[in-house]
Amino acid sequence: MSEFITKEKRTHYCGDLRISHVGETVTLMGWTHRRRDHGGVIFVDLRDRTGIAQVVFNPEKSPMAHTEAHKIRSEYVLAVRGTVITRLEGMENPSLKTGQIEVMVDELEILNESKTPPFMLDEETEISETVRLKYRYLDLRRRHIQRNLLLRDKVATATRNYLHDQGFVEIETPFLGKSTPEGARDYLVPSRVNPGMFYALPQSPQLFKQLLMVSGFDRYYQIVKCFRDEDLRADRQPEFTQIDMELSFISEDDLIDIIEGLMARIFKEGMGLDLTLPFPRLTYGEAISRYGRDNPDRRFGLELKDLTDVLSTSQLKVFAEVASRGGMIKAIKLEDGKRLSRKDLDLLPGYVSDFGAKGLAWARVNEDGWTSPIFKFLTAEEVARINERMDASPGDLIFFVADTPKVVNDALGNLRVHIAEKLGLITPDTYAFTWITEFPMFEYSETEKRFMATHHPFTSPVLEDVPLLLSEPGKVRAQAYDLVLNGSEIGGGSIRIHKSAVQSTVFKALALSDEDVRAKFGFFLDALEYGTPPHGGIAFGLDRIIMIMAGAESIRDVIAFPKTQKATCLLTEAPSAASLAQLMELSLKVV
RNA sequence: GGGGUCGUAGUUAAGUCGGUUAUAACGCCGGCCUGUCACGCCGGAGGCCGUGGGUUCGAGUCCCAUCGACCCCGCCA
Repeated sequence: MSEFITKEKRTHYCGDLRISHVGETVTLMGWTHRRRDHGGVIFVDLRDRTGIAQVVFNPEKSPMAHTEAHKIRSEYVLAVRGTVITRLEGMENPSLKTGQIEVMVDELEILNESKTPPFMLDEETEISETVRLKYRYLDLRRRHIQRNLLLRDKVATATRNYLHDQGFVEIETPFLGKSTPEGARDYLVPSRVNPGMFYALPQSPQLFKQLLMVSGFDRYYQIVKCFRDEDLRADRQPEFTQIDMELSFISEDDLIDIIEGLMARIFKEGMGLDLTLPFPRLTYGEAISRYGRDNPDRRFGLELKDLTDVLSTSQLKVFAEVASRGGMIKAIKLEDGKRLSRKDLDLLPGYVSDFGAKGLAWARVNEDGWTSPIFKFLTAEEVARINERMDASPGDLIFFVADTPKVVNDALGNLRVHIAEKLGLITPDTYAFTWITEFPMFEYSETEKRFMATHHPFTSPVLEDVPLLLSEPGKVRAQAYDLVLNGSEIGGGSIRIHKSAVQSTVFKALALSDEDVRAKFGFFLDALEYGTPPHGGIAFGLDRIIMIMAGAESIRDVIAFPKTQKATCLLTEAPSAASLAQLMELSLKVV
């Protein structure tokens, strides 16, 4: 064991030293960020998770330490004792928090050596993600990613403190559970003691938290891992963390109040930011109509306008035909369209085709008409009405998509974000929260040929819509709400069904057979019959919240040990093959 | 399942129309240097051009396959 550590303790973190410490004897421990050997004096930038302090080895002040310091290389682990001194005049480093001072070392111990790291642990060079993930423990030494994880800790702590203040009880729910239908693909875990049987890892603790309401815990929360075996994206990992909660005897508005308080607390303690409350609300219908998506980015305009009524009788066949087949024509307007280069403009049809749009019409508005491939097919009156509805001025650029409502909204909803990003229309460091309410209870699935729950099958319908459950399920609104931040869904929840009769009706609307329902959640229906209080809840994607707060481009930058797009871990090389003995024990066959 | 971008020293990149010895910067190693802070100066080492096959007199470069990383569509109640 190191003599130094048994003899004396670390007294300060590197990044905490300030001019007020001058004159004090301090003991620091950390990693060698950089070494600058001037032949005589040697400088070392000593780094720990709080930052960097310059420590100085002077041959005249401490020959022993100076000699030892010659051995120091990148990432060596050091313990130093010395005196905090003011830097010589003109030698301050304003880019360091500790740049006013330095530590004149009188004793050094090299606690450990290090191989030369495979990449520089500075901020200057971008390292490929393959290399970063393989040496994740080194990547995690780098400042920006360490900052992200420290922010994550602050947010998690703020969440726990706030929720405890609000009377919430933290309760753990099982990871080894039962496969749930109507959702994402489950990760399965074979049961050794029950050959041929499988647990499923939870996609969310949904049923357990509702059972906790039945049990009377009243306010539950958990910061908990959830698992979904689906393909990954920049903002999606197969295991992710939710801030999960459930409350009894509350209305939708009560819950929204509590969550707005939570967000305010998170942003205050995480970033020192004061949010403006309450957050604006949009119904699902408004969101789709104005932004084309249920997760609108409201940091900029470019809203969608419906032109179906204007163009349904147009001479332009594509538009008229789409309208006659029940489709729609919508448009967005970009002020001062010249900001978009010819080349960027040419790429846009390809972009919207990703979302199924067969074309993208455009029009440049002039003093007297349009410059546009479709201009000659339109009457003066149609052009005038479009200009008016789009509130268009000369120089503006209008984009039109005509197709089924889904394609039109997808294409334009994504195009508006694409253009805004391209042109830098989004003010950085702004946080636009919006509640989306009144989601439809069901969506018709073409692949399954039946209605599916939009949120999940335990969501309560809006009470006045209950009579429509079986007759017109497509018209039923749910008491469900999402919280959207800067175009990302960061959380979603609902008031739940607490009456077993309503729950049975919803299962009927979903065309689930009694046997199916019984087998899958008979236990839950039973529980509903033992005095279930009215309740509701919500769950937040912690990773996504941190991602937005940190300005990270990928969810992987806010998770300590993330998976690649193929759901592998480059560090541990998981997943890996199991031995024959393991498989046999689990009664699994080798393919 | 589909579309796209990428893969060259430890790292980040360049590499022209297919041409002879594959460049640079940083890092690394050695030497010099007492005030630097991405220290500086001098010298040096370091390559399965992702892998396999093909075309060619000749392939880092062209073609095919394959592996891997990333972005997107589908998917993700």
